[in-house]
Amino acid sequence: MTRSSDIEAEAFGPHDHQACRAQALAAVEAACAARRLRMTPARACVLEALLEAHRAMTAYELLDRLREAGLGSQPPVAYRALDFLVRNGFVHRIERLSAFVACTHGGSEHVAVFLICRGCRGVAEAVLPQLGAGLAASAAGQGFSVERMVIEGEGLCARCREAEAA
Amino acid sequence: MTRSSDIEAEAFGPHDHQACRAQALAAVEAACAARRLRMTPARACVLEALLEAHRAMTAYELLDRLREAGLGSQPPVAYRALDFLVRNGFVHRIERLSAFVACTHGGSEHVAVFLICRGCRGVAEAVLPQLGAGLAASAAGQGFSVERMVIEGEGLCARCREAEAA
DNA sequence: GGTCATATGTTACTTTATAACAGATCGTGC
DNA sequence: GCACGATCTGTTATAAAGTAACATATGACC
Ligand SMILES: [Zn+2]
Ligand SMILES: [Zn+2]
Ligand SMILES: [Zn+2]
Ligand SMILES: [Zn+2]
Repeated sequence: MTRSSDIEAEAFGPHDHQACRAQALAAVEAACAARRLRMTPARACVLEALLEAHRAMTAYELLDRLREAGLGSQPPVAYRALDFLVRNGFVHRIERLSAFVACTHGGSEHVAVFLICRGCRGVAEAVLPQLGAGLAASAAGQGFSVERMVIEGEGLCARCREAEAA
Repeated sequence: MTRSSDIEAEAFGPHDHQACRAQALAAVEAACAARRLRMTPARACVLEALLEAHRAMTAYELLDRLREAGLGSQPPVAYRALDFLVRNGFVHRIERLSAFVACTHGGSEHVAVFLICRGCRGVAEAVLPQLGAGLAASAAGQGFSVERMVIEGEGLCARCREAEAA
């Protein structure tokens, strides 16, 4: 069990990925039912590819999956699916990579923090509420209202750091 | 005088921009002298354009400036100048905008926080050391070493929020 | 003035993203 | 059932952002 305020160690190590995927998918399906959202084949294909990969994927990597599945072959197909998934909080865009990663927090509203390994390209998502709140408060003090927050740390995970040292 | 731990209100309001530019330029020149860096014409042109604009500019907007100044017309010219300026801490890349902004903190090592107004495209830079330190510490607890940090808040500055409400 | 590192000029290309518009499908009310 | 507006899909074409590669030039140093 992961405490939601901690960075998720599993992202950079072995874990029950089958369960992790199933749980995330169930959460998204529940959210779609509750909010009358349409999880169409193309959208599901993109989400499943991201859940399975458990890493950041570019729009064009995802487009390849769509093409293989016979669900579209032109960029707008991938970008539209991603737009839906990001708008509804099921997927996050990693600005630093121009890439996308499935959310591990069930689609509820949250400020996410990402750790990006430049070695293995793995991405860990954390929810550190005090971090976002602190910045939003500083900004509000200057009359600035924050609508969206991007917090990304790039570096090396434990395994890749060992590999690089060797 | 701005306290360095505060978000800079001036970025979204009137200020002595002449002095602001001159001060930043002097700091960069001093840093170049101290560190034996070569501030070539193309690099200076890019930096001056960013200091004058006091907002984020894309590589291609900057390339237009270079072209007008007769200093180059192909993308690598702009990207190389930007690479130098970013590597040495004189300019920051705003990931959210795929754009660049002059640093307002004199080239010393720091974790910067940006507030990006989606109305006027202004960018305010803050240095909030405890924010970066907190995230780095959380990450280190998981064996992850952060080498670079991206912290960007997107929203509306006071002026643009009023304009939008109207 | 030779030489190594750094910087520039240029061509060609890749990757990322969007505009625009025609056609299909879905949910709803009658 | 079927008209209707809203949403989703398919496709063409193009814009915007970024890089690889290689030849040439310049600077710093001895
Ligand atoms: Zn999330
Ligand atoms: Zn790694
Ligand atoms: Zn700075
Ligand atoms: Zn504004």
